[in-house]
Amino acid sequence: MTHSPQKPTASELEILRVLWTRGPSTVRDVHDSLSEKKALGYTTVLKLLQIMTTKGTVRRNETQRAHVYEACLPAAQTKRQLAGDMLQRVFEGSASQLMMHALAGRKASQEEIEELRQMLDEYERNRR
Amino acid sequence: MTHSPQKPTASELEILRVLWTRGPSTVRDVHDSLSEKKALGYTTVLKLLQIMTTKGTVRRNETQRAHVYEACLPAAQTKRQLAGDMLQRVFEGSASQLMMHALAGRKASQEEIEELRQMLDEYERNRR
DNA sequence: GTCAATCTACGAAGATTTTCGTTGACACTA
DNA sequence: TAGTGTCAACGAAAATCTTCGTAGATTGAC
Repeated sequence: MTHSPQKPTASELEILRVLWTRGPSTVRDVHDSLSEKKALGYTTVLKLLQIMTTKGTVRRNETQRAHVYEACLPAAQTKRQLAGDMLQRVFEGSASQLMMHALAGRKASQEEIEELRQMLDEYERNRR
Repeated sequence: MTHSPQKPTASELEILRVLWTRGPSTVRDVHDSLSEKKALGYTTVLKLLQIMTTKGTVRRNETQRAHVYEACLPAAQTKRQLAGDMLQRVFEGSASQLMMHALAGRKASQEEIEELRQMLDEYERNRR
């Protein structure tokens, strides 16, 4: 049995988010994206991507001088893993508990609540 | 402004969960609880609790020889922080996205879905 | 009072994460 | 072709996390 993919660290997640939104990117691309939010050395991003490559989190195309990286797993799968992990570790598997605490101390809009209801309807419909 | 409490690590969370369910406990208590699930040295738990004390995550009563530890924050507050953190870091603040991925690849019972709906109703009622 | 059990404190090793400087290769340009 | 800029590779430092052994104090039993 092939072991399940390991949970990305905080920094790795930031990089994955860039790759998910931008698609295949060079180190330069990722670095520029992340730099908009906070200072970060170029080689820091490079090193992270190299480590993620050895971990199998990302893969890269080396045909160009500037290697092009992309996430191995689709965003949805990793997000599901992260949400599921927290569900178990913090909320003992109770989705309503997770939901309740996620919404607490936060002003969810009417639209968002309606969206959540539709999401539940949809889930229920596809469940059977 | 007093800085917000920092996020507990994975191990710290396991200990917090014991304290939340058992209430104020000695190192021995916590160690016995955790040992049911996995092997772990007594001094490992002791050290963790000492570190958490310096971090301000827990406080302890030293009047007895076996110090009695308890969480500084109520479970709900820490859980809210963890859920909110993930909401931002992974789902860009979208609760419905979080919900969707938490439920994906998982057979939520009819009861759980109903519970979620009630939770939304309640949230909406208290929101105004 | 002595012995065994139990407790805290301390230090430290090992693993992991995060960060970046340096080096040498490569490529574009004047 | 000499110079300038960009790239990957590598090593390594610093921070954090996880684990536990050892030492010394305290307590209870005999």
